[in-house]
Amino acid sequence: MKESTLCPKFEKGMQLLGKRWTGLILYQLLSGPQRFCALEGALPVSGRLLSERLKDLEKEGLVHRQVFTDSAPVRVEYSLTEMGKALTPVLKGIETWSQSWIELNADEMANDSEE
Amino acid sequence: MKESTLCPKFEKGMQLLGKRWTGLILYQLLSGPQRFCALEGALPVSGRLLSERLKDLEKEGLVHRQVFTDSAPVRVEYSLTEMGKALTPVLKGIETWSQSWIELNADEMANDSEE
DNA sequence: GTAACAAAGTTACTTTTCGTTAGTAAGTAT
DNA sequence: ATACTTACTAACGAAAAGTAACTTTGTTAC
Repeated sequence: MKESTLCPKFEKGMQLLGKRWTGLILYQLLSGPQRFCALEGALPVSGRLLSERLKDLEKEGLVHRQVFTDSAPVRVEYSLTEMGKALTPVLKGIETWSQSWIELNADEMANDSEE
Repeated sequence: MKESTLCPKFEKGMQLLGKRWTGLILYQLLSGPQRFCALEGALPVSGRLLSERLKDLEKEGLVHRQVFTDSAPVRVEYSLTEMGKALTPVLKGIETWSQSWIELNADEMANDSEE
């Protein structure tokens, strides 16, 4: 792999956000702490990958994982840390940009209304 | 693949930016139109992937490709379209966020100074 | 008490995408 | 004619993603 002239921090940040599902997971967590199954239900990502991404995000300090042993089945809640919350304007920015510029083609429209 | 409750436009936007190298390529193009080899030199991405990504970005309308047949060896310049330029605040936002929050570990520091 | 169910994963396996190395086509320089 | 440049493309092994089945701990249903 080659070397780049980019700032390594920016490069690492991009590498994080530029991983499949990361952005959507963080966006989903913007609305508040959520359980594993809630995230799994809200996003078209498999449990395997969701688990992997959440582990990464926790390690990088964007997401906090809290286990509740008291309640009935062990409940696990994921929430954004300060670092994660600091991404809010970026995620909202992407949302706005998408609304303004993205167009869906026939396939995508179809995909969205069925199956 | 499951269905999501997300806005399909946002989902598609995220899918675009959440592809490896896309963000860095767009960021690199913020500084003005650039040739294939310039991008290849500036980013740690291989020609194969760069070509693939640029083709995607062109198809999605973020990037414009212009060929100059007049000059010596065929020159190809890539530049941001309006749609691409509209991402400026997002990309800058990620840059700022990275500067503030990302920490590099020993490996990454080492990787950056040699090889 | 045991069969069935749920949450939060993990394992095993297949398909896609990546990364690396070579090679191509058109043109230039020597 | 040979070597060199730009902008790619092809081929192939390696890494990541997708899918389905399984595990663990506890719960409720009968």
